[in-house]
Amino acid sequence: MSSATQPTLRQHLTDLLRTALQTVAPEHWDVDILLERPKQASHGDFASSLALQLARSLKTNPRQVAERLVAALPVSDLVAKAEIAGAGFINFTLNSNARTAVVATILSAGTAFGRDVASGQRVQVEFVSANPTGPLHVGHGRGAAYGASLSSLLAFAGHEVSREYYVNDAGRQMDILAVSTWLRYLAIHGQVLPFPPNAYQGDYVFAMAEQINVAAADRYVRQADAVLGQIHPTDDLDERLDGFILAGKTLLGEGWQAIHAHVLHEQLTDCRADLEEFGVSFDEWFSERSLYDSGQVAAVVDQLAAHNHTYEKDGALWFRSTAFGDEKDRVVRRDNGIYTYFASDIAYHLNKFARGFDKLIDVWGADHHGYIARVKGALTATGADPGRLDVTLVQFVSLFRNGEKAAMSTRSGEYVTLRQLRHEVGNDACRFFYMLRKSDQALDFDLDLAKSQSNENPVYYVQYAHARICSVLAQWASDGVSDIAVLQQADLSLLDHEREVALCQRLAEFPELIHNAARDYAPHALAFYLKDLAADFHSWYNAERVLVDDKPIRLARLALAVATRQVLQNGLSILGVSQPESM
RNA sequence: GCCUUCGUAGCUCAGUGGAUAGAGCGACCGCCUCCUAAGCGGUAGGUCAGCAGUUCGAUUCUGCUCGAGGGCACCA
Repeated sequence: MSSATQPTLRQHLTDLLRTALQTVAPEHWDVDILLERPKQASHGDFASSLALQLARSLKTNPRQVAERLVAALPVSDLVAKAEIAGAGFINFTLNSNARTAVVATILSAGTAFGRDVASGQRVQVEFVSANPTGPLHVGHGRGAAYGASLSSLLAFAGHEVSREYYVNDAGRQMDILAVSTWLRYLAIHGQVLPFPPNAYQGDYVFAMAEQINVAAADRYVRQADAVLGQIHPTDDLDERLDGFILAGKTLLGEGWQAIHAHVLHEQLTDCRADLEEFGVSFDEWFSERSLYDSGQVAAVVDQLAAHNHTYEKDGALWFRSTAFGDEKDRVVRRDNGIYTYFASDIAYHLNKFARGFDKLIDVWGADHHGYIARVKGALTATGADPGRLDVTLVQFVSLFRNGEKAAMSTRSGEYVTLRQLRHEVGNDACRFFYMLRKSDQALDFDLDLAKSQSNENPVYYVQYAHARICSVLAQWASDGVSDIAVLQQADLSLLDHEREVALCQRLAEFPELIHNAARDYAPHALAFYLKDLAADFHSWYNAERVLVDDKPIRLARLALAVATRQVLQNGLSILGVSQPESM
């Protein structure tokens, strides 16, 4: 089943021009023939600048070239007229049946309308991947909304998509969370130690300390003096924090592993629930630690060393990333023998390729942009194809409350969580709001506006169009007719009003919109399209009554309404936004 | 200093190698005895930051200048 009506229509016109071109200028038979949708209705349904492109090499003025091309165009029952305008544009106006045919196509294709044919390509999208050291904040929410919408968009565009969350369960940050929790736990038992300012301060840390207290009573209690005795005095905050971590490992032994495992499990569980409520789910939660446990990290570093891509300096092992376009070499194994995050990330990406994905898409925070060169460099060095990795950067979200930028610090615990945001403005508004900005543009999220004036959020505008159509259909059904299938027989030639034509054109754009948005990793384009579609619908709805007495017209308009509803559903589904039947 | 994102209406932002650059909000004027007014119609509002280049054509591509944000760890 081909639901992609418009590409074939576009192809049809391209073929017509190609045929004409072979008559007029056969030596240019292979020139690219581009068709665009004119902004102005008076310029027809499609326009070509082919004559302008050819004019110079033909040494003829563009209008004359256009005249010859038009004269050589084969007859088509889809084209009403081909006119020459402006400097030499050829404007095609379609027959009304060619314009409205999309309605029938949508009704028969249903939820498949707009889908591309299967590409056979396996794509993996890795996103969010936040350290499980605290609640997700609104920045993570943007990555989640973007990654989820992009994944759905790619799937709709015919790719086989796998969604993955990379769990950083092996690093120092997790140790810091564990020690933060332990210190709060010790305080419950009266062993009060100075809480490091660079440890995790959030309330959830107290909550986890209490959980451990309930489960383990005083099993992990150590005397404050004993803890302090393990720590060498230093003014360096990071060194002191590492001292606390080492003290915990030394004094607790197995108990440290238990606390570490508990806080990890708690945070991951919370994170997963948060995302599920947000309509964001993953096929795979991939553990960083598993790369160490299976020896993959050591193996990849050995592989780099074996090919002379590394060298020792200052006790550390460096990857020669400058040989692959990076601006400086990078450490893969520190002087203390511990691998860097970079080392495990190389292993991670090789692991992804080994799983058979044709294309990897990493959705990263914009602060990781300097990281791209070294990862691609490492992939090149290990024989992988860096061209199969696309990194999409999502810019920061700045929260504004009372007109002032809200402080955002994970460590200090002073930030608005994704969960708070969702509860304040609703999941639908959140998902849609995040899509109203290109991913690579900074997003200012005005909390007061989102909360107090959520009625002005465009998501309601789009959903309202859907609800209105449902309402019309419900009233039509109350006349004793409820079989939407009967609309397949509607005489669509009756859809000849200006706003009906405009709405049909908008609907017809959907397949190529999907195709282009998927190609560009740009789900925001879909959000803007849906706004435009809703606007075209509301405009038509206000101008023309659907449930008129004239039965043929009534059926034709119902068919158009149902087709519109279908495209709204297909589009909103991709964005993870619900489609209410009433509002 | 280097890398990167950006500069479009009063504000927030889309968009494009093409013909008269769009939307929402804000302002102003209108529209419900009629399928949901969470809607619609209209008016006003622009040197697409600036300069040069490529092009038949540049707001779009290239370079430079000015201005804004972000990044440049043996953190993740």
